[in-house]
Amino acid sequence: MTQANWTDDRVEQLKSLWTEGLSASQIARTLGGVTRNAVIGKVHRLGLAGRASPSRVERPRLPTTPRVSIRPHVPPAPIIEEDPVTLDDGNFATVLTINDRMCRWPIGDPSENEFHFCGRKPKSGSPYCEAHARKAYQPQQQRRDKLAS
DNA sequence: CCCTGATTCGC
DNA sequence: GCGAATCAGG
Repeated sequence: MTQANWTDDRVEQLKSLWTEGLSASQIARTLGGVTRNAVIGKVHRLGLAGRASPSRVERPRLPTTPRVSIRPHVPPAPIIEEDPVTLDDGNFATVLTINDRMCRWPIGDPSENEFHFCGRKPKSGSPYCEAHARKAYQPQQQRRDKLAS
């Protein structure tokens, strides 16, 4: 039986959880029987509000950002080489087996029959997996030729 | 596309 | 008072 009434007990839980920093959806799941919209609505009605993601229209800017900060080290971009995954049938993802759930990063020479694809799980909205999406975004690695200082 | 809170408004 | 729908942002 799902009780969706805001009993005093549930309201107390709501206040507690909200103050502890849980998100509305988290609280909704915890309490059960209510949606996150219900939680948010109740929170506002209770007078609690504002905490968590600042989706406020107003952006309280700091007067002057002291940009004199000392940065320890800029972590170098990790080079990640991803090997193609082997499918369940023991083969690689080929042009025949490639589908929307596979990274389309080409591996090998397209003119050869060994040509296949990475086949990993692609990032949403991307034809490539996360690693290859990065590589695609930065076409080639930086060369250490003569670098204009 | 996933998430977040904010607001509106019919109930 | 309630919360789904919608909005606005990350």
